[in-house]
Amino acid sequence: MASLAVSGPFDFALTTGRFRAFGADRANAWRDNGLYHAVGGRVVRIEAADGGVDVEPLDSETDPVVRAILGLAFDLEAFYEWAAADEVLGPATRRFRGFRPTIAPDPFEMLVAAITSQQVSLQSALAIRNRLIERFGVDLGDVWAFPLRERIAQASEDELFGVGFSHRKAEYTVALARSDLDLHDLALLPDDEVKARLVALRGIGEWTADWYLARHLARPHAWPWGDLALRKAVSDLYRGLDVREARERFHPFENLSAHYLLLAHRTP
DNA sequence: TACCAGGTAAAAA
DNA sequence: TTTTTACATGGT
Repeated sequence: MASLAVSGPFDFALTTGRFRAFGADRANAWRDNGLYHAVGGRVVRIEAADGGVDVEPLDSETDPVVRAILGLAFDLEAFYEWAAADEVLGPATRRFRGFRPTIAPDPFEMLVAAITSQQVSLQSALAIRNRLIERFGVDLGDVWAFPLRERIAQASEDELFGVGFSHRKAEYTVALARSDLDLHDLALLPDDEVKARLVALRGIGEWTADWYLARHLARPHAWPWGDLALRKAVSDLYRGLDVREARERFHPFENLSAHYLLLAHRTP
């Protein structure tokens, strides 16, 4: 067990709360006050510790994954200073101090998870995704490894339909796995270019591309305005404000603002 | 039973 | 160009 120090505001329980609020899938298990995730065929456990987290095992392969999951790339101090005077974000950033948006460490897993979440409830998406993981992933004991892109590329659309995908989503997902798009190269491109390349794929619209920027690439200006939950959060918290018109209000912290608004809206 | 839920593409208007 | 429709599942 090794310690990973975290500088800046950090609240482990708040940050990992999404895995309890929405339910964790088989590839992101929450158990015994710790989070389990597969990294390169090994299981990593993350738990709270003084001044940061304890991680087992912690090495050059797991370190960047853990940092992503915990959202350590976000500059919360700058965000809090900017948000302090806002009627909604001011109180929210004080109430949820230390909350960091969790970043999905793997681009293929992020996109497939997003496709499963399109249009249906998160609960339905979770059930379908779990059957996908158990059908094509690898059971590592404490957690499952999410199916590799190569494995899904070999799967048939009928097999995905069999675990609950619609025919269209099955087609999208297999085609994505088989496409020649290098997802790791996307990280080098500016926001607009990433969106353009993703939206060019069938089954990936603006909503999915925006969440990819926000929850995988941790881009500060990502603003998933098409998101139903975000639309309701903005409208309810700002008395009818339209989510698209709200964008400039949250510049230059659109991504962190979206996450804090969603958290504030779903937390009584 | 019918409808909605952290969308998307294609058809129709 | 804008609006409508089909889509699979799980919860209410």
